[in-house]
Amino acid sequence: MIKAIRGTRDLLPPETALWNFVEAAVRDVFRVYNFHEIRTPIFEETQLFARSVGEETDIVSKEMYTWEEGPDPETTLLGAWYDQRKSRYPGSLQRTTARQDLITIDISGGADTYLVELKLRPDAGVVDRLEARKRAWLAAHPGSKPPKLILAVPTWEEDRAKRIPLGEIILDSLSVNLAGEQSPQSLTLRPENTAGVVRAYIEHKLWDRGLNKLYYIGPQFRRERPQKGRYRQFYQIGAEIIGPPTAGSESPARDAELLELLATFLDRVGITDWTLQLNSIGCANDRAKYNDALRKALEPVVSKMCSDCQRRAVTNPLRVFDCKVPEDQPIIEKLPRISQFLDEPCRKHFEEVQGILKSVGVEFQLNDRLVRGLDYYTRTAFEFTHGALGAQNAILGGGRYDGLSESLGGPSAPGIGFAIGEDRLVMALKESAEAVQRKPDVYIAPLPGMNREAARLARELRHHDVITELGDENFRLKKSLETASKIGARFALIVGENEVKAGAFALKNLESGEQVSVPRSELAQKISELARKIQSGR
RNA sequence: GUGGGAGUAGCUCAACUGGCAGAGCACCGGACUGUGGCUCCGGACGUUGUGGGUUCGAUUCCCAUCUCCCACCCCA
Repeated sequence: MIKAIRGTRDLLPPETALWNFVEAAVRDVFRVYNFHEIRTPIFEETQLFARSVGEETDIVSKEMYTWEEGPDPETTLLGAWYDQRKSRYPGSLQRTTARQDLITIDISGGADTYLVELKLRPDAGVVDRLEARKRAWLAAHPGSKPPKLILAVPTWEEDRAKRIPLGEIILDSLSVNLAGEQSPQSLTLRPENTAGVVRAYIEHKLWDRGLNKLYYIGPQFRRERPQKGRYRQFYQIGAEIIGPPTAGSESPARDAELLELLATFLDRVGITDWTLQLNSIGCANDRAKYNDALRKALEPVVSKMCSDCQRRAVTNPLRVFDCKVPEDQPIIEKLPRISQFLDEPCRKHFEEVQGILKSVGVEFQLNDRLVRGLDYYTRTAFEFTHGALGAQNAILGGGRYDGLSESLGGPSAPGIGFAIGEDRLVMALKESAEAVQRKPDVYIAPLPGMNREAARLARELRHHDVITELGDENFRLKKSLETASKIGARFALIVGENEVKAGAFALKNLESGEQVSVPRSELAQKISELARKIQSGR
């Protein structure tokens, strides 16, 4: 049996209703904060993540889905064919256009030769490929006349391939990438979305619009061992505020606005016992100084710490603060803190963020042990945590990334963003709230010969926004009613000859058992009215 | 990547120290030919995750492998 691969899963009803609820709620919140949706590709050049997230991070060094886009095999084969032919029959091929790695071969008038040449060399594989295509085509189009088989060859300066039909050559010239190796491109499924958004910001010169407030909802990919609330394909809801400094993108007001938005959103979806952990990790300069100080402070004590910390002290001293080993805590407590290393602008920025948060009434906890794993973060760093999620108690996190755009070759574009782990959010909601999936308003039970009439009725009802489920004339009425109550329909509508003759249909309340006869013209209104009454009565 | 636990019917779980693979719920049919829920009767249901080994005989013991869960590493 073929199963969903490790770390991935199917989201099924009724749980999908909860996902939709979350997404609808967050879109609604984004709307009033004037954020707009951006959708970036699900895969990008590997370099994008290496440069933004950081080469040395675990994400990049061992958790990405990365593959190489090699040269087209047909191109390679044709290149080989060209070389062979050229050496065997000097002058038979002519270079008409040249770039470093591309040559256009003029084979006009030489079509037969081309084919003969191919047929003489089945080992080249080209003919095999053409024949295979021919067979596949014939299998898919039985009885049709033999097709013109087409070999697609990537060309330079043409967005699509030129075509060589087999057996009936109609092309004039063909470009072959003689190098055979348009340097294979390394691609990666996005492990997070900020890099993609910033790439798009640069690529489309979004600074021309001033301040950009963008949000996204979508899958991300990390190749880690699955765990509670951690999947290899996971979903994030995120947002970025990014723009030129002159547009105010660097202002602490933006940090506070984003955090306040998050508090609003969590309250809105019913997660009220959250805690906002707040810290400032300073600018690149501060961090460099702090890192040095930390290394120095660790040097004399590191030998007494756990093996993880010993490793961290070398690779990434900041992460020592994540240590959960009790024995290490007294040592960690005595380490210098980033707050002591913030320069004047950074400290002011951080104070102002806190000031605004207080004035809008968003509670937070300062946590100077909170550090972020990604290289691009600067200044404000935050996390919202929530109990009852096991070791993965952080439900969202984010921070400022003032230098990211430059490091990707863009203009100065300070920004701040967050990403919500949607899987975990939904998981947290599932524990408190039952997924609300709307039940059908009516189940139409057609008696023999009544499928057509029933279909007409269903169309009308649905047109009037009545959630309608349609049975089948081959079902016995008993079975229809059974099904109707099983799926939770409010009403059953019986469609039989008697009803059609009378022009009025039997409408049965499946809860009370009460049954009334409703004239056809009043059906839609009556059902939606009654259904609404039942719905609101709950 | 590391450590621990677990995989048996659609679901939740049984099956003693190795001896015919079971129950509840759900599903399907009937009692009841155009009236559901309740009741009663009947039915279908499995390569015991997969592959190998030990054994007369393996759900049970051994090895490998896959998947899930929990945690670590790490992280939005």
